[in-house]
Amino acid sequence: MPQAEQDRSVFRAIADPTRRAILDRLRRGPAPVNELASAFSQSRPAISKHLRILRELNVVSEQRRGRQRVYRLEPAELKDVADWILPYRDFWQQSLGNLKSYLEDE
Amino acid sequence: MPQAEQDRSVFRAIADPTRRAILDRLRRGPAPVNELASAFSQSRPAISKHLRILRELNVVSEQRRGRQRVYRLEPAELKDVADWILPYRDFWQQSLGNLKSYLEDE
DNA sequence: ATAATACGTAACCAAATGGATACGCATCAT
DNA sequence: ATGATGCGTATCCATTTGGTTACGTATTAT
Repeated sequence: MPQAEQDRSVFRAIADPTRRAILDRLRRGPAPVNELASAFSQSRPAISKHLRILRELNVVSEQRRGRQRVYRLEPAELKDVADWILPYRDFWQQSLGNLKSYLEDE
Repeated sequence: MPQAEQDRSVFRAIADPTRRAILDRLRRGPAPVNELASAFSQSRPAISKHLRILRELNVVSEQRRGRQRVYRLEPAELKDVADWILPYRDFWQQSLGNLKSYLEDE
């Protein structure tokens, strides 16, 4: 689409597998950029760009410690995703229920 | 990135707001393409392309009824998203808990 | 003071994304 | 049989995305 999409939602942020992996890592505790970058076969600037996106959406926060920048998970914004996905849960549980009763009717 | 990303995950599928809106609509029941398309200020082919993406990821299914194609929500694949997001829930609940005890210590 | 370290940013680029229009093909109404 | 309806696909295009290398800046080590 040639239009200005400007979709800066957290859904876009977690669409990228590298960014999800970064978040998964930060769930185990804060980490400086070098440690995050060393886990991927990408250049460090690439990771910096991913971190910027996560930062601007307040999914992570940055704390400067000396020449390091320690990133920390700020999961509050991820709540939007959970709020969106959870209503669908009823559906697949219902589908499982249907399958169960179908099998029991055999 | 010039590489072949080939990231055909459901996370990409729900990154687009139009596709999320389509899924939200289908949660209220199956619908033919025209009804889905009329809800957006996009051309019908654009909606067809969104539906194709959702179809190929098995997030929706298609049933032909005469000249209509009725789309139905198949939420099983969305479980991956729920499984990914739910562990983060503990974090923001914990953050809320910390805030609560902080306030209570005042 | 100088070099090394830890990062961010700028500029650039190929591929992917998401839109539009034009067209084709069944299916239904007349 | 003929036209209208419902939908997918092909082609094209601007924008976005996500990578790279080169460079700049602040902090620490020597």
